[in-house]
Amino acid sequence: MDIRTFSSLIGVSTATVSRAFSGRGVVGAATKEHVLSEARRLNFSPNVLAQRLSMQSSGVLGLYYSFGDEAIFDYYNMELAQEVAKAAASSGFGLHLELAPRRTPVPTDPAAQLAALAAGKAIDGVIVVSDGHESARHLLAQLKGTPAVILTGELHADLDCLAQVVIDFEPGVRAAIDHLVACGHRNIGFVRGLGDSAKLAALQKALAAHGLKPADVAMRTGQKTFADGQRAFAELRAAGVTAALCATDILALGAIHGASVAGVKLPREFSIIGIDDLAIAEHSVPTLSSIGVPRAILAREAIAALTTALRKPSEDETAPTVQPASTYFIPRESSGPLSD
Amino acid sequence: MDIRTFSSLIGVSTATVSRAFSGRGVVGAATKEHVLSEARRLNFSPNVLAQRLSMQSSGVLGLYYSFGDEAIFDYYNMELAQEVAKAAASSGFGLHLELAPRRTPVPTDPAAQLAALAAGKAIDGVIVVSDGHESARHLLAQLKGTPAVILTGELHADLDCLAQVVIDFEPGVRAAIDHLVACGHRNIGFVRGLGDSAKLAALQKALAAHGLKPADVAMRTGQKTFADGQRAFAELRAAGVTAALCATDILALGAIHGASVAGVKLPREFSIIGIDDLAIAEHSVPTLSSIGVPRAILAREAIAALTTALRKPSEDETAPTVQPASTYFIPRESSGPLSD
DNA sequence: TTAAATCTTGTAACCGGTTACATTTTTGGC
DNA sequence: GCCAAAAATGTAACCGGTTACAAGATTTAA
Repeated sequence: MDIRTFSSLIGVSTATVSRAFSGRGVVGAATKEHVLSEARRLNFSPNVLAQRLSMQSSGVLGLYYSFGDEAIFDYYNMELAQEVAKAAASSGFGLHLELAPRRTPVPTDPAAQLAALAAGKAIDGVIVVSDGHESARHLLAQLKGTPAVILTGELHADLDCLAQVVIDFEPGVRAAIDHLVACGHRNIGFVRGLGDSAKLAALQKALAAHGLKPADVAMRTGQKTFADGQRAFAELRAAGVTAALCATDILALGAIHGASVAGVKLPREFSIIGIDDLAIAEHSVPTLSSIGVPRAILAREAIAALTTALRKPSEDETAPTVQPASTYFIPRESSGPLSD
Repeated sequence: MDIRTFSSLIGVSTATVSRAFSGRGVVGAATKEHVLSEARRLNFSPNVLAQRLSMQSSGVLGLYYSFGDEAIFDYYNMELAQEVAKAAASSGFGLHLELAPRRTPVPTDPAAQLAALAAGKAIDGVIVVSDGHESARHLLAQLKGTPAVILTGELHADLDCLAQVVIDFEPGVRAAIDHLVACGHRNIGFVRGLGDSAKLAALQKALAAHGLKPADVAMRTGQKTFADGQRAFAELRAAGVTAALCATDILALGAIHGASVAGVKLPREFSIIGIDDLAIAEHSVPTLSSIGVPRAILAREAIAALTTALRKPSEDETAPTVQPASTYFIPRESSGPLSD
């Protein structure tokens, strides 16, 4: 049933019905109640598609993963996506995931697809999860005026967006290194993928505070797979390292696996610490010490920046804000003092 | 720029522009080329919101998780959601996740929220992932005429939907049990949550083929947490069981953890097999034997059923189809022969 | 009691596409 | 060269809301 039919059935104007439903504008209290109860009785509900056209707003935000090699939708990003979806929902927005290329009518990559939706006003804003790779810049260029917020571990320089919500690895890394050093470790390695320069920088700073340098064993691959972690463990171990910080929990779980295969006992002979604090970190054998990332906070701040801008599209030329979010260390079984 | 402005700028009618963009209807090849190149030059792109209103279709499908206690968005469901998103994208549909309750303007639960979107035509169809719980029925009742497909491990009786894509656990469970029996296990336990009756039935059938019965140790909780798995291991072990099938990989990982804590060697002293084949199954220590669920196939069939119905809304009263999807067994390190 | 101020409600012009149908242009057969 | 059939394009009525502004109803103040 359309609003004109409905409004004439119950003897009011379309404007009144619209006002009663939206809460915008003024309606008499009695009239409002009447409209809503009749709507329930006659089973009328406003057509969202028409509302969106009329209001020039879709109520939907896009979520996009910008990574070096390809869009990686791993556990970390899944958990993050979940938080973003929750935060969006509690601000009244839906979320549109752009993961895979579409093949209709012609194949288009996710970035182009998202840009098309933005150009067509199908999404009001975009949240870009980035690992610092330049592809985020390409997406933003295609996005033109659509408001965008970056959610990243690596600060992008001169990026044309509303805000960058940046994960600050220093507090967590600092605490982790303090812990390792307190446990007697002096030869600490780092397992990284390509592009984890913020994590590396945080590590170097934390080590320097103790007068140490990281063992120079870093993964060369851009991937951060389980197998890479396993391989890295072997290399670090061979190099005489006794504790490793891994750029992700998946790498760390791989390293744990490597230790298990090599018969190395954790943490008595070796300590492993991950970054991300995935749900599985507390479920591995041994449980994984990890640096936690406040995903819910990141998500809320990103959504807040976006929705604020959407509500008042004024102040076009404000400089993009940078919001750091602190990480924290969670000691579990995979790290501790040596005792051989 | 709107289509009227654009069409008059380039000297054709709005109908022609619309036809050139949509591919529907007929346009001269030269005209089409002209329209598209001018659109590029003048930076015109059709307003998706207007298209949706006009075509009475949002191009968006809803994804909803219906579970006993609450909407559980665990790794299994995340991996499934990912496949559904990909399948939807390759059919040209976007995906709307309804996970969390909204608080604007009044708090509404996900089912009601989804029903509201459906009533307002904001979503064309719904995919319901269910564990067999009745809440799926409640959602469908609210959904009225909106096409829905159920994706479940447990067949629902008399459910008013287009199709039920049902996971057939028998092949995978059968293979897993054959494997365990071949390895010499005779006392096989099952770790379940509430509602896993299809899995239990498959297990009983598979055991019966070998003249065995399952050890009567099943979890009583509805949760399927890691801790439950750990607890279940202790109980099964105490009961003299030597191999356990777990209703989910998370339970199985918990059981592995329990074994590790108890100093029980896998698989020499005990075998553990999960169900789901999560990405982490091959990353645990030891790696987890598991029964794989063909998520990509499930997702594609669900989307296919939905899009087919959306294309031809005829044949309203066809009986809901049931599409079974076979599971398969993946042996890894956590299961094998006893050797004590 | 009446004019002014305030509150409610209604009218109608948007939002920006799609598409049935009418009209014009091409094509082709004789 | 002429006419019918086919192809291309244009016209205008939709889709179903929102909201500025006008108009009517009610309350307040004098």
